[in-house]
Amino acid sequence: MNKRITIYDLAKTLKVSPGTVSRSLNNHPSISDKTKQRVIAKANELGYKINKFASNLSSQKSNTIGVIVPKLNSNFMSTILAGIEKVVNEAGYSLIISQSLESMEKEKINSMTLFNSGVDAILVSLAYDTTDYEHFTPFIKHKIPLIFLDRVPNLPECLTLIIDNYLAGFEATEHLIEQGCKNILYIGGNQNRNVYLERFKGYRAALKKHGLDYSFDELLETDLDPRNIDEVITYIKNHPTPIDGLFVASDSFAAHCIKELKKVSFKIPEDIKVVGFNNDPISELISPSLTTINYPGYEMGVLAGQSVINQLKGNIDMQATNAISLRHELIIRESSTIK
Amino acid sequence: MNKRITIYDLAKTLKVSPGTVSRSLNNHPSISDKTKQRVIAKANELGYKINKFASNLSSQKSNTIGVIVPKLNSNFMSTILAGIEKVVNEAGYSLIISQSLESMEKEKINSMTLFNSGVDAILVSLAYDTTDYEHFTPFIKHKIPLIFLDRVPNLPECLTLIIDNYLAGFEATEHLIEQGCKNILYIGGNQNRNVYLERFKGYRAALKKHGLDYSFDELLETDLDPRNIDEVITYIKNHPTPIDGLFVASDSFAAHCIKELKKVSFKIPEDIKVVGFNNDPISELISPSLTTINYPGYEMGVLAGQSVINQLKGNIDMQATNAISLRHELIIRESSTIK
DNA sequence: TTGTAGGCGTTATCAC
DNA sequence: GTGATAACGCCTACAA
Repeated sequence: MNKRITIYDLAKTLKVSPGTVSRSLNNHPSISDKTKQRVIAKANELGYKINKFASNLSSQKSNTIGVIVPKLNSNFMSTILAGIEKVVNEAGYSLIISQSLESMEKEKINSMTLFNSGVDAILVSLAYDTTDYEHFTPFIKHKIPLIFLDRVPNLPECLTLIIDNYLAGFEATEHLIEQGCKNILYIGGNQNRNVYLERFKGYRAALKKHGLDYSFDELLETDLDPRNIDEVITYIKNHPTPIDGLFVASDSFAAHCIKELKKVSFKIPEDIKVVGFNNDPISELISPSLTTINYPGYEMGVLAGQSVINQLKGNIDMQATNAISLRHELIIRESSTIK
Repeated sequence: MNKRITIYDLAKTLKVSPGTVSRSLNNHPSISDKTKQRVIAKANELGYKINKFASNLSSQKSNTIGVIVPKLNSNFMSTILAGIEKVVNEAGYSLIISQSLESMEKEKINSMTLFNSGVDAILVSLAYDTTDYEHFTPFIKHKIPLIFLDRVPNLPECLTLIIDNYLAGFEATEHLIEQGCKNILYIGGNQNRNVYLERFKGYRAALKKHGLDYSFDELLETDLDPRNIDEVITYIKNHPTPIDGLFVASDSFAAHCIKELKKVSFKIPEDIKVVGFNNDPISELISPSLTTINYPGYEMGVLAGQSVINQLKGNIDMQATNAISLRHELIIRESSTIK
């Protein structure tokens, strides 16, 4: 095909120096408007396209932001991604997205890859089993903005975006108590992850506040994989004190619970009241519709996008802020209330 | 902090030439094993990291694959993406993902951006309203592999991955007919998109085969946005001949239909039988559970990934193949059957 | 088997 | 306001 037009080609045909062409295209102030017009016109005419490879090398920037999420095929994560993409794209950045598949090993590899690709910043939501954070130090050392979302570590150097999982857990549980539940079971994921631990703590605090007996039996830690739903149902059926309330840290898993519980003749909400988490689209479509905590994923994505952009443009000194907490909201539906 | 180690630094400390270092690191055959070992050892010791910017410029490759999807926050799309990501990542490529937000204009901008970023290949699922395909010609001209998924255009030059939407539509409809439906309504999206048009054609063919009356009234074209569900319900309620079967081109929209129809006292499946499309997780969680067409999104992603990799490595001459069709499957559940 | 040197296309620092 | 010229770090003929 016709060879790619470079700055040199433009310079030659315009009888100016390559430097002038470069500056014109970048709208540098020291170039006269006349020359700029000439250059830009000719560039369009000949179909000039910047060579990012060269420009990246020269500027040591890629206009690219890396993202590592546990899984792409999760409603919550893809909603966050949609928010991020919208914002950073408008600011002229591209997104390199990778998934850790809930494995710390892959998370390590991914962060190395992204670091080596020269991303200008990186956004991370931790894998299920990530326990050390050494793989993020290169970014910190090189002052590459590093922002954590939702599943975050305890690192003082970097910004984290979360909701108040503790409070959300508290509110969800208190709601169940107010609906008359006495034996509430919390079903959550790996307690190493802030999101599940905090929700549990909130749950516990609510029980305590209302003077309900608390024993560790009321915590059921699972991987929240629907394929393992049977164990959960068995656990509930065989529980010594009949369970009458369920706080499940994921809507999708809660939906499966409800479905299976109905199969074994539990009435929801009469026998067991259920509260989920995330306000997944599923929550309003199942029967009974699911009471849940609305988690503003899209807004979190947008905020994450804005935060990186601000850091990259040096607009605001985000160092001041360490953690931003978004507002959540209890949405009461049929699964926890009797008309 | 400590400056980045380059090939020159290694060369200096090892007292060899930069060229030798470069070749050692790339495992070039002309270098002795001894030297290679030495170089690699020292590289690890000093923490050498390749500078992608320089290497990209030199090789004119980015090891990067671009993706444009209509929306990130869709279960189907994120499932496809998960499959793509897994495969291409294992092959050493990164994914630059962008969303067109169902707008041709943004799709154009995105493809320009990706082209300019120098992606080695591009995967596309078309926006809702894309009608011309000029924005993809740069890729074709420069022989950059271009693969379409799911929502594809009619371009002979490039590979497309689809399922047989016609046949799927036929089977879905025939199933409804076999269940005794006489007045089946098809609810789908923009007929400009192959997926909706083909499903419709299949639907029509099934009606014809079984000698059912067909009138254009039975096609309801909508944007499949749940916010506009009311119009659809009104349409169904006021239909001159009572509708007893619904073939909806999206599970999510079908789920909303069922929910709203139940609200206005339709019994599903007794009054109206429903078949959806995609086998979205939602389909088995709602009541009644939704009969649907299983659409192997993850497999499609994997296949797409493998196809690009093959084209990039020149393994197989994919030019021979123009369209690959994956196997779909009718999953019969409660929404279309009476026990 | 290894070294040398030019090129990849852009940007930035000096001069003028 | 514009022109030289030197990085940027890697790759790869070609030479030795």
